[in-house]
Amino acid sequence: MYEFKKIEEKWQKYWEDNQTFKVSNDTDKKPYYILVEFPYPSGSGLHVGHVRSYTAQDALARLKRMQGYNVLYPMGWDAFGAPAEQYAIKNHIHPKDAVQKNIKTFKKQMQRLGFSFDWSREFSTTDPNYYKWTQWQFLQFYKHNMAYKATIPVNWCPNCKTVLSNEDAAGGVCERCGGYVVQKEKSQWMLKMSKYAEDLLEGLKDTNFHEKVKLGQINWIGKSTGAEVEFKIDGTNKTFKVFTTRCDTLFGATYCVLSPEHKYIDEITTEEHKKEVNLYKEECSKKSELERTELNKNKTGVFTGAYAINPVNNKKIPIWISDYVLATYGTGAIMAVPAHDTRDYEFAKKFNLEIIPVLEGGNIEKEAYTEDGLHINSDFINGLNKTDAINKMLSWLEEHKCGKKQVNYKMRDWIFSRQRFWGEPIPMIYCDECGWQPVDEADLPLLLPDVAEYEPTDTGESPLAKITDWVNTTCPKCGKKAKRETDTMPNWAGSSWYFLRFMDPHNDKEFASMDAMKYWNRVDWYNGGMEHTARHLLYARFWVQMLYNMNLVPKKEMIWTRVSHGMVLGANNEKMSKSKGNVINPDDIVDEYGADTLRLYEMFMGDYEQDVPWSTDSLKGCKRFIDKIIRLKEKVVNENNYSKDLEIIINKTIKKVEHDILNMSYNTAVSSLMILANNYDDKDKITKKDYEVLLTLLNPIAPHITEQLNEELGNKPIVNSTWPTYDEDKTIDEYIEIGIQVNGKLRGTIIVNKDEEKEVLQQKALENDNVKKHLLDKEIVKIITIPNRIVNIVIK
RNA sequence: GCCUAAGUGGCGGAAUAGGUAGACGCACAGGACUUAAAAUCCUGCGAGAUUCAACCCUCGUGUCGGUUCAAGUCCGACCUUAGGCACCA
Repeated sequence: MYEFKKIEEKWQKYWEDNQTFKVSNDTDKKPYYILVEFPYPSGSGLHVGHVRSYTAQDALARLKRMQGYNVLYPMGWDAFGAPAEQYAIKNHIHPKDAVQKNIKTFKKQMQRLGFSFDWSREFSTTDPNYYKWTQWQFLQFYKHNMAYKATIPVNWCPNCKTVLSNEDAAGGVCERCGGYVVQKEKSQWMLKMSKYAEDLLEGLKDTNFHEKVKLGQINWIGKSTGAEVEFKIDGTNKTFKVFTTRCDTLFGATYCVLSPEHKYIDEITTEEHKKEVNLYKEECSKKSELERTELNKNKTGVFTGAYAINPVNNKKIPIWISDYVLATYGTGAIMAVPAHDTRDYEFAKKFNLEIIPVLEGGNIEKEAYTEDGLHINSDFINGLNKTDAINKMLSWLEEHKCGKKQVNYKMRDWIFSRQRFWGEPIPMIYCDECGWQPVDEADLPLLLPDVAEYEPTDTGESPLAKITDWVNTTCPKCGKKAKRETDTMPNWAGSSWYFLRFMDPHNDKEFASMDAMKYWNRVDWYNGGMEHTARHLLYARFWVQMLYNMNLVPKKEMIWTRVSHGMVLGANNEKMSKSKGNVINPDDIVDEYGADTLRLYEMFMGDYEQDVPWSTDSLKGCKRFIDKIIRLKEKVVNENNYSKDLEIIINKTIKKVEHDILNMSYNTAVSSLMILANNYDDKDKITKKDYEVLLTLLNPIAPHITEQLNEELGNKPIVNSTWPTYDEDKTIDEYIEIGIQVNGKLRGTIIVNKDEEKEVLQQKALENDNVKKHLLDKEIVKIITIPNRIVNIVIK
């Protein structure tokens, strides 16, 4: 009788007692670093979605180990952040304690699933020994001029009482609570991410990310090449710049628009327009980003009374203000070409502004309009195509010193301050005399105070501001009284470099030694959710590139392959959630069916990269398969060679399982093992070696039961053995069934020797009774014969 | 609107390089074993026409075209769904 509970516990204990998965940095073995995104240890425990990706990478890790690699497969906790803080506030406990409890649950759940993590390297981002180095790295960024404080309008969530990054407030909605975000002026720590835009783009060449992942990064960076054009303001000696990707349409620019926040507005607005302009500016400042974008079909704006001079034809064109021009992109000002830009067109129509087409085919209104016509109404670029016109215009602008080629990026600097308690304190001190001063590195970690009060304030200050004992300190430079920065770092900080720490997690001299990082080289295989492939990956790459430029890491790109998994949905095909009542708890499944069954099912359930609904029926099918594996043991006879008639299928299966696990086709790896087991089942007896190879191939996915059965054969543990090899010549059947088509339609099949001569194939095809029927009274035009594949007879 | 991914039986999904569509599993139906149940084993299982039955035949991978001896796979146009971005000049 096989009691999976006892068996699974036994082997989990064996791995723990023997420290089977503990890896050393000090070995000649080739390194292989497999990383899964470390989870946020929420109160609801491990999700079956976690089980899917952890099992997949576990299978890869176990396979690679058997192939002789020194495999680093670590696990840790990304435990700072709002949910833990809010949970703690609600339940009147310290977030530290809540986190500790959740980590314990998560870890236990993971261990029950038999993941081969090296637990000796475990850490949490909330450990002072870890965040000491997050703070230390921030100080390096500060010292290298990559961190600065700026007063900027920020996204403020009145509900969560915190600043949100542009990313966290996408669409004007708070990512955490879903409420509307408003704009608020605040002094914030920033990281100069925009400076790295080009490097982050370039660096993608040194990665093996999936194309779609690279695209996500490229879109986020948002590079666009165009020109900066300088416009004189009529009657003054002032100028302002606009950014455009279509400087070739300059002859069609009939007005300019400044964003409501543009610094020149007050100076250029004429007396009679002042009132109107000020009113409009005020209106805009009250609008949240959401309102501004929501109303994007209905353009608003006011005239300043001022005029700009179009440099190419010296025409006076009016300067307007409108919030459809964003202050944060380009120069915060545009030239408007209403004939060829939808937004400018809408605006011009509404306010009766001039529209001059400068491209053949009329203006944007016309149905057959294309934006790539030849130039008209454009003096020296008439008749040119887009590319030529842009180039000619660029040299004209440079010659006349009123413009130049310019590259712009959507990506902005990273707002690095959060007004929360539960994050890494930013290690900076403000002194009235010396300004901002970094905390002495020797004083790190700068610990979070152990207090009971950490609720957010209404003023927008961090809860830390209320803890005067902590805030009041002395200036590291002059020694006078000073105050600590009370903002903390965003959740993204700790996860931007955790993969480096896993390479050398107990180092108390450095965040990780150069030797350790050189040995492991990089993350070979990084698995995570699609939702993190844009931002987290970008932040992590930025962080690493900054460290690289300070000679603190050996490579500019420390992550090689990035893959992502699909979600496990509820049985009703919807996202699992408590409110929908479709949540599956992995613990319940492990209790009832065992960890091996759950692991096997999650690998078999579907395409790894696609979302898949949960099905308890299918899970039961996987249990049956494991029972079949156990039953097969009764057929084993003590022989140390493959059964002659199983040799081909065994070689085939070794090849396929290996290939599939290395290529994320876990579902077909499982199905090929099922086919092998069915082949065994058809026989009265199988050899010990037949059985061993099946157990070994299944071991990465179902490690407990396979170890148990293998032990009962009297063998040493699979985990210490080597991955079976296959003989390529023996992966092809001796006899092959091939199809015979007549005019592309299947009319029969024949069984032939592998690599049979074309002539023989044709002859046999023509002898087939059903084929003959179709050939009756017909003329054969030609016969296409592809050995080992198909014969197609073309008739008239 | 833009970008990305995906549309194949009742369901999850297979199908190197264009070469027998539906592997493997689930569900379902019939049967064997059993006093019975569970477990297990055997058979069938895309749709349709025809037949005592089988073979055979027709249609079939979101839609419409195209390329090819041959298309789930390649090309063109479109439709639907999911996810992401969105006044980015």
